[in-house]
Amino acid sequence: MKSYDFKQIEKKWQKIWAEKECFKAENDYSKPKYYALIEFPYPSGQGLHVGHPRPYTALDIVARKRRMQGYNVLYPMGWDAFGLPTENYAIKNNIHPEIVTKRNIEHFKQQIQSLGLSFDWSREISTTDPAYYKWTQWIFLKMLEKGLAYKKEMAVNWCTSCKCVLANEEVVNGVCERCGSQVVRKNKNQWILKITEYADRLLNDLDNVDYIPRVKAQQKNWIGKSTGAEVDFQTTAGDILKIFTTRPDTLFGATYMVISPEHPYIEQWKDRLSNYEEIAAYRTEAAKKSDLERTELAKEKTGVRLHGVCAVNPVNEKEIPIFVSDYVLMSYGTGAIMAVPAHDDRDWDFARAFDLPIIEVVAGGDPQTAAYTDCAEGKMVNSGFLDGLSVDEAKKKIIGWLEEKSVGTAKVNFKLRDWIFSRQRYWGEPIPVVHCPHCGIVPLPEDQLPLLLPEVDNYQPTDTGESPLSKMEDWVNTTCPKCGAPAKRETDTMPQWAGSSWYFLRYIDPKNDSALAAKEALQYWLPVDWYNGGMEHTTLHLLYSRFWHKFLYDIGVVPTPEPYAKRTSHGMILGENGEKMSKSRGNVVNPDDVISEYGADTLRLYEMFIGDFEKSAPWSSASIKGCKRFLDRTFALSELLTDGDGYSPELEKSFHKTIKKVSEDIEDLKFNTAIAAMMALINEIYDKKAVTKGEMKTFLRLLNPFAPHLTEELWQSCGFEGLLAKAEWPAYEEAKTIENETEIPVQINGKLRSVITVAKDLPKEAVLAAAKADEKIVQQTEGKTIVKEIYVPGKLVNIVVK
RNA sequence: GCGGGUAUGGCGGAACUGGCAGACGCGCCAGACUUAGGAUCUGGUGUCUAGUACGUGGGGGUUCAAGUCCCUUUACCCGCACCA
Repeated sequence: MKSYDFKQIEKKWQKIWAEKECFKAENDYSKPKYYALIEFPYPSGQGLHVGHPRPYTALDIVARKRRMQGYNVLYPMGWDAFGLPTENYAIKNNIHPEIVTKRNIEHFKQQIQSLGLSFDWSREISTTDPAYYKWTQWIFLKMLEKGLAYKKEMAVNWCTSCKCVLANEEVVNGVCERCGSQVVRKNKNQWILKITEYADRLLNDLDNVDYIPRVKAQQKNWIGKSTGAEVDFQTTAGDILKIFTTRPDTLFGATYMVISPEHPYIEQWKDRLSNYEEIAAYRTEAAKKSDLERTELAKEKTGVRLHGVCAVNPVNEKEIPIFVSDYVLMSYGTGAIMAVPAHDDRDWDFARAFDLPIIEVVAGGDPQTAAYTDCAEGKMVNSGFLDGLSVDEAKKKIIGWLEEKSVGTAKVNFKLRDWIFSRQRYWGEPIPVVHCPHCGIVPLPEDQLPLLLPEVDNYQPTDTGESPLSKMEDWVNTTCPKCGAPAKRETDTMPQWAGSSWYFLRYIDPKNDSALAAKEALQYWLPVDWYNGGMEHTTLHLLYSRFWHKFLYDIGVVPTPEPYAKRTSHGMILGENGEKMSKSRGNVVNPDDVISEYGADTLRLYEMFIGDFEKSAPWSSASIKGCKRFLDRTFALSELLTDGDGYSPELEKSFHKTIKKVSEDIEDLKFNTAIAAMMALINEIYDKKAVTKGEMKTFLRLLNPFAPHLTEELWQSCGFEGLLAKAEWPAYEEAKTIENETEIPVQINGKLRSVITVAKDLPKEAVLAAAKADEKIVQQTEGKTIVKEIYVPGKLVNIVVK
């Protein structure tokens, strides 16, 4: 069999589809819509990688199928083009990042277009386009207006050698990714977005969306809701020490307290603390520890007792000591805890290290040997008025008591932190505010948006950790929009996550310059019906964009509380050696090479056939040949073509079954088995050595979303009407997928012994009779007693003998 | 430590609410056509000691029947990590 001329065919159809604007989403709001979305790529200098086409092809298949099913489909593409690698490349090679970006986008676009994906290119966007980032800035100003954006002193990563601020991603194992020298924390004023204000809704609304379970689980985990209580402990210093606990029931077991090294009371109590020097030294030591060291040392509990101040347990008026220890974090809860060593592992470790009393308050464990933390079954002991209650009952009662005495209250805490939103970098959206000596932070008026990134000569971050923009005096020095006095612009820029937090809205109406998108267009297209992307974005991009969307919903800009109705995630494509593809491992496969050797259709098909879509799978340059062979066999089908519009009697059932299988599998992300079914069908056709025109029509339509170029070419060469891309998705009849006669396996004692063929609806008695009459079964049951006969309708017969 | 996941032929992987384990593809073997084959076609291909055998990481259990359910255990992958 000859190989078909994929080079010529693919180029030809890509041109025709583009000319006829086949995949342009219509602005016809009367039609049923379908919005399919993949994560827009960061156009890196390396170009496309075989990992990219996997999700793109998957949703391309969905999009193409939906069009054939009569939907008005929006399947857009764009560029998440701000970011560090481009900036670093620009610094190194002394080229403007804008030029680098433009070049990278061109390359990416050309590569993506060679895959024959049905993107609506008329809606292409780039986050670096001022017409786009105008609205990113606009959303930021709205957040500022609503009090969701604020500035705060925060610790940032500072490379001691490069003398610049690093993003978390640039800090690898505590050292600078570029120069390998030590990274320390440095306090800087940072822009923060109050995502925590949306924590509850981000969590609860997960119930209303169709996300794959692991995405939901990861988001839930990340948001980390804990229900408990805040309790006020009186101290001998007179100040109230507030703590958070999820186990207020164990209050009687609190034998000491711990505050974080950064807790403000250390300074406040300075004069009362007889060992202040020792405490301060501990605090300095803790601050010096890098994240890595803190993790490594997690097992060893260290700390210092505060001599001079004690706390008083509100339930029994007992005085208990206070310690400072770095196992308590200032960033969670109140930065202070009550320690119940009998029922908490960390407190237990600490109590052991410092020889502190351990009081059991929930019976059932052995707290002198190990903390008894799983106390769902236990009853309260040593707990005064709580004695004898279950843990749940005790929680309710103690909270009631605390509230009555005004020494505590029910409280919910989240692990989720506010979002540090500023970067001291050039290649990002300028934050559109002005610092005025009289008016403070003043937002730019809307009519001054977009605030353009100025041209600079040098993108190198400064010695002081200020953004490169701070050196642009002409740009920095401005006047206050409010009072007209001389003022300075904000020089920090937004993080890469900003532009990608709302890009799916812009696709809906990408050229609008009076709003981020028109109301009626948003009303029609939202929510995104199916969004596929990488698991690595679950707790960043996906959560951030849900947050922004909810904010926009609250201010009446978008009509839905959630942006994405359905979220799925693809597995990675690994190198041939089973390792992650990377330049340094030398196992990267370039899609361009695959396309020139086998064609885009084969690449698409192989990436879908490679394995379970949700799991990672190693690339195999041998296996891809099977997909090419299948397409060659499809091409050669035209040689077997016979007249006749319907299905031949021998193949009718197979066709109905395959249509059903492919239709359902696409919806379930089971592209690999959909392809297997089509391969099985073509094998049947080859066995029969003939295919009718009707059969051909169905086969080409089924395969079209997977291999659009070849099928379109065959559609034309067979003389079928119109464009295949606009044909109707084939239908099947359920009744015709069911065989009239089925093969029923017959087991003896659970082992397969024979197979009988019976009519579909044959009653149980008759099937059993037929099974027992079977020659092999007769042979093997001879002389034995039949104890039991089982018939699972349509499935199998099992005869139990002794 | 917590959360999520995975383990099936030589390889990638199939198997719906328990019901013929290994679909489909790669590779391999044999044959055909060929000057030739790294092309194509046809047939075969879980394992072995070849049986009434064995077989889905290991061990136990439930069941007429277990890759699938229960208990237990091992290895690996991903995310988070002193979150009170």
